[in-house]
Amino acid sequence: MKNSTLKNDDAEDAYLDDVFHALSDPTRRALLKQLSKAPEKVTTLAEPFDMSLNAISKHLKTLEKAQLIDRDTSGRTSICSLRADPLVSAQGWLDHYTRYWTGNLDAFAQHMKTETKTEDGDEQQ
Amino acid sequence: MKNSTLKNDDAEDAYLDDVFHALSDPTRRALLKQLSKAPEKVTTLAEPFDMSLNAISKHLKTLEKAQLIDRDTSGRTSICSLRADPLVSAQGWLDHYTRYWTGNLDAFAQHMKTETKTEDGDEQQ
DNA sequence: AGAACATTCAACCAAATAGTTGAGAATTGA
DNA sequence: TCAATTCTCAACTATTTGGTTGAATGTTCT
Repeated sequence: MKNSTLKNDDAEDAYLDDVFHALSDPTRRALLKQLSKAPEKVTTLAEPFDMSLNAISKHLKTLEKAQLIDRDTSGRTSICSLRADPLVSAQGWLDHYTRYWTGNLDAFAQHMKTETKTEDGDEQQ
Repeated sequence: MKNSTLKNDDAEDAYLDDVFHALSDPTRRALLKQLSKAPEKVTTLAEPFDMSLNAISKHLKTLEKAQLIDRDTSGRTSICSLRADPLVSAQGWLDHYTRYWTGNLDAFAQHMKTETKTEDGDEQQ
C-alpha cells in the first residue's frame, strides 16, 4: 500500500495538503512543540490545553495523518513522538522547501516523493 | 496599526495560521508556483484553472492575507507577485523553521516577530 | 457616451473543521 | 472480579472553507 509506483503529483499534493493543514492550527503546533521536547502519552499532552481529551486526540490524529508524529501504543497508553525520519531529515526537507520559494517546485516535489517513499523501505534519498 | 509593541505570541500564532493555511491548498500552491516564475494579472493567473475567476480571486486574497503575495493595481488590472521580502528572506525564515522542528520554537517565533515587524519599518532583525 | 474588460463584492451552498458530550473497548491494578 | 484509567469512536453543533452565480465598480477603448 502506498507504493512508490503509485506516487504521482496528486499524491504529493495530498501530502502537502496534510502537512500544511496540520501546521495551520496553533494547538497542533503547540503539541508538536511539546513533543519536540520529549515523547508523551495522550493524557499528558492534553493536560495543558483548555480542551477536551477528545479534541486533543483528534488533533493528534491529524498530525499522524500528516506523518508528523508517531505512536507507540502499548497497553492502554499510546506514546506520541515526533516522527523520527522526517525530523532528522527536516533540514533537507526544508532546504527543498526553500527551492519551492525560489521557483523550483519540481525539485521540492521530487524530494517530497523520496521522503514519503522511504517509509515503505523502498529507497533512500 | 500592527505595531511591534502589540506583537505577542498570539500574533505570531495568527500569522503562522495564515501562512500554513494558505499553503495547505493545492490551487494556492499552484498559484504561488506560477507567480514564482513571473508576476501576472488575475485573469491570466486564473486561466489554467478549472474554476471561476471569483474563486481564484478569493485564493489570491488568502495568499495576500498570509503576506505571501503582493498586488500592484493600476487601472483595471492588478498584477500579483510573490512578496519580495519574505521570499528574499525565505532562506532565513525557513532556517528558523528548522529550529522549530529541532525543538526551539521560541527562536522561530522570535524570528517571525522580526520578519513581520519590518514591514512597519520598525526595526530589522 | 457606450461597450467590453478586469476585478471584487454579496449572497448563497455543500463540505470540512474544531469542538462538544456520551458511550464503548481495552488495560491495569486492588 | 470490579473499579479506575487511557484512549477512541460516534453523533451532534457551530463555524469556516471553497466553490458557485449575479450584480456592482471602475477602466479602457472606439
